Amino acid sequence: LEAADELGYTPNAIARGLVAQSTKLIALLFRYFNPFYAPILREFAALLQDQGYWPLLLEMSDDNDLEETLPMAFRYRVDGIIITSANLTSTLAGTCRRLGMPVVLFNRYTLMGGVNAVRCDNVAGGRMAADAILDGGAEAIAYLAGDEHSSTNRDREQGFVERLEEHGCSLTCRDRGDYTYESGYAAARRLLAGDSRPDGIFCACDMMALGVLDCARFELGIQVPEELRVVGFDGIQMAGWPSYSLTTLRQPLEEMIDSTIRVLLDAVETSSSSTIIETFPPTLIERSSTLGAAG
Amino acid sequence: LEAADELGYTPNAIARGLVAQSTKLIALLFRYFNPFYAPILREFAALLQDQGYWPLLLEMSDDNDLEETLPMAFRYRVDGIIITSANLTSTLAGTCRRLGMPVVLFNRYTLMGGVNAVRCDNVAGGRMAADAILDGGAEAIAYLAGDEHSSTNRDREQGFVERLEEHGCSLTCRDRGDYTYESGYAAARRLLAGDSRPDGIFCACDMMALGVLDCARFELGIQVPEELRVVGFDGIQMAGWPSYSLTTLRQPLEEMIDSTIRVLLDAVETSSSSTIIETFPPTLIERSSTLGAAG
DNA sequence: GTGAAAGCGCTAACAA
DNA sequence: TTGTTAGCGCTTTCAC
Repeated sequence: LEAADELGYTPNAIARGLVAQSTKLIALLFRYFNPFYAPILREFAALLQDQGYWPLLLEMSDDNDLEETLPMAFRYRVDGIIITSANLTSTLAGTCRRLGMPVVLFNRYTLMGGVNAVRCDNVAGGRMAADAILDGGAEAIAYLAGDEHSSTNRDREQGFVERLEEHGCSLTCRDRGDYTYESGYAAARRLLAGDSRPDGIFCACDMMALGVLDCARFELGIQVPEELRVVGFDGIQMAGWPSYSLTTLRQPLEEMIDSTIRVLLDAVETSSSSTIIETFPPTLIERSSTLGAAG
Repeated sequence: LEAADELGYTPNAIARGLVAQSTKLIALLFRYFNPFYAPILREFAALLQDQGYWPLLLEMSDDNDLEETLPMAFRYRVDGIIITSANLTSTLAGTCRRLGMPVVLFNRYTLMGGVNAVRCDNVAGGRMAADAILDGGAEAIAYLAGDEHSSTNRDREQGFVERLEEHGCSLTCRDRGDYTYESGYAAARRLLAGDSRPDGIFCACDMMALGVLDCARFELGIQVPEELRVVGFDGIQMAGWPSYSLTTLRQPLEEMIDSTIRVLLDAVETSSSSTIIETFPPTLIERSSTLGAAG
């Protein structure tokens, strides 16, 4: 028998999945593959594989797409679903619940029952950003928003504005991008060209902040941090590169990813019914985009 | 019957796969998720989905891992395999062939029978890099290598050295990195600290070139391009950002990705037996890391 | 203990 | 056209 196996036999995971009612497949739904999400995707894939699960990658071009994309996960009878950068509708959440399909949202949350989430405390992060930007000496302060519908963006802005107000400040202006470098660059041009030019900008993510820095320095000739303080969010690797040296709020991604996998596989393996929302604190990393003294 | 369907029925793709002997699953094997590969992954996922196939993501931490990882693709009876940034052993290639499992290598190639490949003409790219770096006025020239075992790295170096020699030049020094920013930064420190300091460096990829630029400018105070010309390879988005403005060889990724999908799905759907290797030309994009005049 | 049989949810081939 | 049946490759159960 051993010899027979060696002449080219491989167990069929599909047939096994059919009878075992467990495919060991986890759907990984992604909408952005930028320098923030790329390492996250890698880590999810690596950890799932370590635990004997395999990621079925589902790409969404836009948000509504989820309504079309998620059903494919159902068809393949995945054991669970991880969703990043997209918002679940209540219909979809209901379907998951009815199917007993565990779901974890990563980097966003909803209070709909049955939808687990792992996120960072964006309100606290927004507050820390306000402190950093005010400490840097800014007085006319702008917020550069991301997706208006996401809890992530909403919470960052809320914490930021809240804390500004505690210091007797408020937002001078506000613009919006789509989390890309290009959109940050373009927004900086709009924000910094107006009459009431801000001298501090808090960006909803690091990628947009990099675009703001490049536009300010190379196109508009604005000195950072003397004339403009910039704070990002996420703590991507590039924020630490000397060309940018961006002050940012680092999300504890490793812990968040570990936690996501743990919550998901717990739900898969024990089919427990409680809904878990885990929140991790961000860390302020001050660099020379707000600090005159440092590097 | 319609009504019955609406009360929660979803076709089971697993059962269908079992009987149809076709799962509509494509294995996507990845080793790096850096800013070069992230958009590639996204594009593969999007195109496969458009054609009714779904990517099963297999992550490899190192090269040898393929021997463990690929068999999982066999277990799930994927319809085909796309491999990026890893080298197939002849054993593995033989197994694929025996199983009638179509494989396409992306961004590398092998002459082993049955293994399709889509790549860019790295020898030609290396030659163009030599021209650009010599035109920029460099005389003492270094190559910063990537993975020594990959055809990609080998061909780039070969074309580069070949063309240097046609101009009566040769490599002054040579170092190696692992395609990351950090490894480029560290290699620049070694290369530029020695007595025979190069005044031109061709890097096997853009990410390493960005590290070289940051080290040269911020740690060593070297003027680019006056004292040092830098050329990268790949044409990642960041190479065009004004903080770097890196001369590079752009790979025509869209065409390469389209072609990969076409070659793979052709093989899947027609089970043709010919082996295809498609080669695309890179384009030189000259920016201020070699050109004194430009922006 | 070892061996045969039933069935997971589909599709394809065949009968009616 | 519509309905029934066999079987994909496995696991689990039940009989031996």
